[in-house]
Amino acid sequence: MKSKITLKDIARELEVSISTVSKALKNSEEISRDTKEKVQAFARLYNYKPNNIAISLKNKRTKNIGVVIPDIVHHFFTTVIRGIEKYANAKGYNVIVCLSEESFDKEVINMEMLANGSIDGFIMSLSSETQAKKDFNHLKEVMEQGIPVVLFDRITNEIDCDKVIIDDKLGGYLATKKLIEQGKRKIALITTDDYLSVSKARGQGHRKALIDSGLEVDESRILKLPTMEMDEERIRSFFDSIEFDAVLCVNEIFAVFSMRVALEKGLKIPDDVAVIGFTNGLLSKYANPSLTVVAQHGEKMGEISAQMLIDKVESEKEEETFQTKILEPTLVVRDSTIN
Amino acid sequence: MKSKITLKDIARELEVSISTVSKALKNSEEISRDTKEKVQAFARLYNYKPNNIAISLKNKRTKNIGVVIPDIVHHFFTTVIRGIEKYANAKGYNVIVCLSEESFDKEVINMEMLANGSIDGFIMSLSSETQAKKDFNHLKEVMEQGIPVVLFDRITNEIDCDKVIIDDKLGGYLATKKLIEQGKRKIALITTDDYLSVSKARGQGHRKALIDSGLEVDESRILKLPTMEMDEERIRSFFDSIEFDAVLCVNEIFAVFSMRVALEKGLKIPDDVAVIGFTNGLLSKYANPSLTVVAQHGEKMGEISAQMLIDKVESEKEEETFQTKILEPTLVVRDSTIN
DNA sequence: TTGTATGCGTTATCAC
DNA sequence: GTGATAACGCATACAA
Repeated sequence: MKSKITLKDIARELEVSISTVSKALKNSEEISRDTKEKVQAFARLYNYKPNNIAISLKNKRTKNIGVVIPDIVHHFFTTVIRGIEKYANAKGYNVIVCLSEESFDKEVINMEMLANGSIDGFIMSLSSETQAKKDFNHLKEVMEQGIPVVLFDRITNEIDCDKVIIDDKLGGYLATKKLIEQGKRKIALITTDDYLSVSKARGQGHRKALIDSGLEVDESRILKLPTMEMDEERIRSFFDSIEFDAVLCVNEIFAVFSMRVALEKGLKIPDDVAVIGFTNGLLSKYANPSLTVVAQHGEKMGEISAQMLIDKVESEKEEETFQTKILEPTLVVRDSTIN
Repeated sequence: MKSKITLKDIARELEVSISTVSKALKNSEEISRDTKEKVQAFARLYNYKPNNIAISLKNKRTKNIGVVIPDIVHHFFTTVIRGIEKYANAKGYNVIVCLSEESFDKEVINMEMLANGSIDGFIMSLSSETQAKKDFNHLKEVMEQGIPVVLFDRITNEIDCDKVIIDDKLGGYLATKKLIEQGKRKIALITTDDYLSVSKARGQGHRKALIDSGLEVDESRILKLPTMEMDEERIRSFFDSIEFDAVLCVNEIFAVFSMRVALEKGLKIPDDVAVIGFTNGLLSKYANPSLTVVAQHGEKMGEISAQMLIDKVESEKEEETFQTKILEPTLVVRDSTIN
């Protein structure tokens, strides 16, 4: 086992000083061609690579980005990670992924773990517990230490930082409008409690579309689940309790499951019931029938988040100007609505 | 902005030496109660936390694990990450995720990036390009440097290291047996070229089940796609070209899509055509009809991988004994096969 | 052109 | 009980 070679090793072997080696490897003008060639050849031969940790300590830059998300199994977050990874990697950064699993405590622990020098900045989406609790001290502390934070998707207005979201209200609006245009009048909404920022906004868009079209908002057609967790029982009994000719859901799982319930009831999709979900994932694409969704452009969101963060990290100036990027949601029309 | 406080800061403030502070915070016996209390109180007040990077440099231990996988959108890898994260986090490790995106070059670059001190060990699944090329020098080099590696799922026999896989051959066998037991005789197989270790093994299991049951292996009923990428065209035309009453697919996407094609042909599932896939993901669960699959237990696989890696990392002794853990696949029976 | 000294933040050894 | 010093690996200002 040949352990990693260091500057010191090279210096010893070649009987020069460490700094000479360091400079030679950087092709410094100060060093003679002879020495440079000798050192570089030796370094190449032994495959010298500088130790990242030492460089981090010196530069106070780790070239690591901490990504804290509630969940990795939901397709949306997966695509965001991919976007972050793509951009970050191209810029020479690594991505450390931590899962809060919707738990406030885990979110706090993860952030503390990373904030002690392991990363240059955070990209995160709040856990549902955090949004419910409205306790953002862990974010404030991190920011006070000068660590930049970019929030995406599940954000809060109580923290001043860069943010990337899609216009969820518009998403809810577009989807509902689409259903109305197709002649649907009894549109059900399956969402979560309002503390989740995205659900709230989507619900508002839904409501606005109804009102704009002169339809009444029937609260009994709205099912608010406590979390994004699937609850087959409640969704089933919800559908048993109402009349509906369309369903809008805040994620694709609820939507696909709604289609199953509808099919089981002998209803035809999209003629008897049209269904729209959020998140343009595999599920939507390969469901039978395929699902019309509001695409959230997760990968794009990840790229933008990474870009904003890295810009902040690498900008010398300590300008405290934060921006919120709002992406446009897109309706991806498939077979669960009428074409 | 109050930047992070260091030992030096505390020492200066309290007018003691850095080493005294360090020892006091570790509750060393050498230090007087008075000093300890003073120092600890001060540290608590200013929320002192040791700098991870400095500790890493000192200990030559980063408490980071590098995870290199081909893809993050496939549900299987997602669950593995979750398993790794879970175990690693509990042990105080962070997880750095790098995506090779099935590219050999990216895999190499990512590993080199991490191998220079950023991580204590690797958990990885080979990219398809790497499996096709059979070039594993990047793995060898890393291991020669004394960095432990755990391979999971997509492995190779050419590298001696810890491995975690499921018995893919058994998985293919079980699935095929199941179909045969249900009276299916014209079983199609949608897989990839043999260079992908898992596909090859699954195909072998499939073949063995056919032979064991006295059925002939009809090569025309086997479609080998170049990669795990979806190719709707080829799958469609494949189904146009053969007679079949069942389909086994090496992933859930192929399987769900096969169901769609069958449905479009007016075939009934599972009576006219039974379908089984690999990977017990959301897609399988929420597809209509729901899909019978061979579960790969990704989360378990992740946990075991992390455990094996961390054991290696933390074991002082340099024993070069490697083990391969083989998990049992499980058939999860749903509506795409006859109950 | 090369080398010395210093520092990044921490810990450990040894001296006082 | 406390503190000075060296070391982890590297970079750089400053000497020589």
